[in-house]
Amino acid sequence: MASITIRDVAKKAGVGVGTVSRVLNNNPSVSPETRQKVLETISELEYQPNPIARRLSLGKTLTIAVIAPFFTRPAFVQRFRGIESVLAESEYDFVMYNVETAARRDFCFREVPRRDRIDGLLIMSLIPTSNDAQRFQEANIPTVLLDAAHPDFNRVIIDDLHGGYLATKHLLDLGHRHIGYISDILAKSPFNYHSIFERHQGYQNALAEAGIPYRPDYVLQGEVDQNVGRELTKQLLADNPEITAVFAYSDTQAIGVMQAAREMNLRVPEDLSVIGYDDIEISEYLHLTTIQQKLMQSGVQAAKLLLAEINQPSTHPREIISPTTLVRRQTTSLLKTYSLPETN
Amino acid sequence: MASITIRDVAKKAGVGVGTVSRVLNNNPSVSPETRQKVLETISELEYQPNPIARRLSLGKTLTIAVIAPFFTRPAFVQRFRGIESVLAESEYDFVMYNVETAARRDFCFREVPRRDRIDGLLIMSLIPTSNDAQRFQEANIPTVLLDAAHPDFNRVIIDDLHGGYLATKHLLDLGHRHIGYISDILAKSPFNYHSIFERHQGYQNALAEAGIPYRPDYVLQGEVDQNVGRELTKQLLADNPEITAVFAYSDTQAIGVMQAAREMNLRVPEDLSVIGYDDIEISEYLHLTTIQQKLMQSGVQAAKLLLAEINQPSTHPREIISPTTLVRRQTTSLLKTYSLPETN
DNA sequence: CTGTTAGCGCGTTCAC
DNA sequence: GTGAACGCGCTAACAG
Repeated sequence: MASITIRDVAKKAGVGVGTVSRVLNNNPSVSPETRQKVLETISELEYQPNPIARRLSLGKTLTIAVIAPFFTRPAFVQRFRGIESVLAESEYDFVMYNVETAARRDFCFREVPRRDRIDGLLIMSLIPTSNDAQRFQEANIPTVLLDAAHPDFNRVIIDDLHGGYLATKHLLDLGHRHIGYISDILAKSPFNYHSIFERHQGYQNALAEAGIPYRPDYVLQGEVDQNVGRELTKQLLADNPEITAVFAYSDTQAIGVMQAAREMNLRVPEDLSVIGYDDIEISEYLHLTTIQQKLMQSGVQAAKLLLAEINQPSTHPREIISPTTLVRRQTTSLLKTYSLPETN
Repeated sequence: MASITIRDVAKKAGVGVGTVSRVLNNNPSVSPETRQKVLETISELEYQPNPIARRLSLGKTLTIAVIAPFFTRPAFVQRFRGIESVLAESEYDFVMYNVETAARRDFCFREVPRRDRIDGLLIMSLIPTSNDAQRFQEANIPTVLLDAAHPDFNRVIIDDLHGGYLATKHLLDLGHRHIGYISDILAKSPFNYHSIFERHQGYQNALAEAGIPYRPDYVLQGEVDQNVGRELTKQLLADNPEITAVFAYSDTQAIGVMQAAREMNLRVPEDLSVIGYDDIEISEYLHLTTIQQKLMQSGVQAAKLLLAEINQPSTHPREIISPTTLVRRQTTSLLKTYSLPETN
């Protein structure tokens, strides 16, 4: 019943364990004949090296940790899929740590980054505090951030500044001047998504460029949730009936916006233009105009970057920017009282 | 820079490594004073035992593998969340193997179930072939199936037979007699989801109970995908215009059904009743009548069952049945030409 | 080229 | 109650 070990192979092949190990690790200094014999014995015995013993001996864990709020938003799942596809091809196992609370986040940031646990760390959509950052540095573990910016770390960031700008600009181009923004929670979020601030800033930039003053009362914040989005929208439109267009931080919230519109007897897009963010699967069915990001691709990029860092740590943190683009569908339209500029 | 080991602790505390180990593992035969002193040194040095060395010494991997088609359907993600929540509390790491192709499935079923890799195996929505089953048995690894039935294994199965029945019965109760079924692919699927056959059987059972002949031409099969669902529905309704209600294998496909209805100028539910399956998040927004299953809960149950099996293997495979219920919303209604029985 | 041996860090005997 | 020594299975360094 006991598993078969390298020693069994050595004995049966009539060689030393060192030789078997060399064959296993493609060490060139083995004669073709011996190599052949060892290989045969290995397949006869169906021997496979014990991964744990291998790790202990190598002083490597062959393990990568992914810390992420996977399930809180559909978009995250797609990124994760990209990560998985790359790591599955590598020699690394990966263990995932799902973060849904601040306590869990702190726990993960404290306990996971240890050299005797992992060889590499991938953090998605969570920004390390300066304390965290320092500890990570000390642990000296190759780390990559995905959808989270921090100057000290390798990172793949989404061009949310541009995305927020694009969304707002699209509405402005359609003639809208009173544009609400349903945001994720901007301040003191225990998670501090990078994207929350960037999209908001992009919104502000587009307004500024158009010479329209930023109105804080046009910006309401709440969780990424349909029902929350719906209630916020009702409040936003009740307080500011002049609003003709709403930009939502996520498609999920945009669905809530449309829900509110329906319940307030506002037609979309005739009475209210709605634009979301992410381009999740359902958005196409709902004909939702939105900002698309390359979700899976960014996961792939982050995982590849991490593997590269493990093999050859770079001295200076690298940054990859993943693009965002406008996907125009049917929930945004020209402001009724607005004529397009002559040029068009 | 080198990590601190049990030996460092022993030296600093002026004891032997054996004693430190005993303290670590709550072995009672340590005097309170020595224990106290060791504990202090441990926290002074911020010592934490090396997990890999521990595994090698214990002969346990402290690792659980989850093999699943995670990302192919939204419902799977919720189950996975349940699994994660339980395993995160345990001492086990878990590594996930995402299966999106038959080749990947075979690879995982062949390579993953080895005692020197994992202590437990959780397989979601994939049915082992008899070859697989035999190999698993030989590997002698505690295994739990979730959403997949096999007499030889512990399992948490969804009551899909009842769910399929419930959905069809609901339509029958509303007076519908020509009920189409948009199924996942029934035959020769490389994945052989348990649920595919059960829901289909439930559909047949309800029809039989109502004395309505099963019509194979009312059953179309395709991937769980909105667009596929849409095209199948168009074909189904074009070929069989007498159909007044459609049961879809999944909410995702049900959305495709509604899409088709819209494009064919059929009102839902006035002209066509639609019922889905799963009750994913979006379904509430779409007012989709559907069959709900306790997705997250079933993941929790499966993970707990696996942990129990690891601690105390049962001689006979255990089966847990997770219930399904009808969630009535607004996409199903009374057949126009139909009057309810007097009693109601 | 190849066999032997010393660790990797921990748990667990086995004497004391 | 406690320390020393052995072994988990493998890699790598060292002789030969």
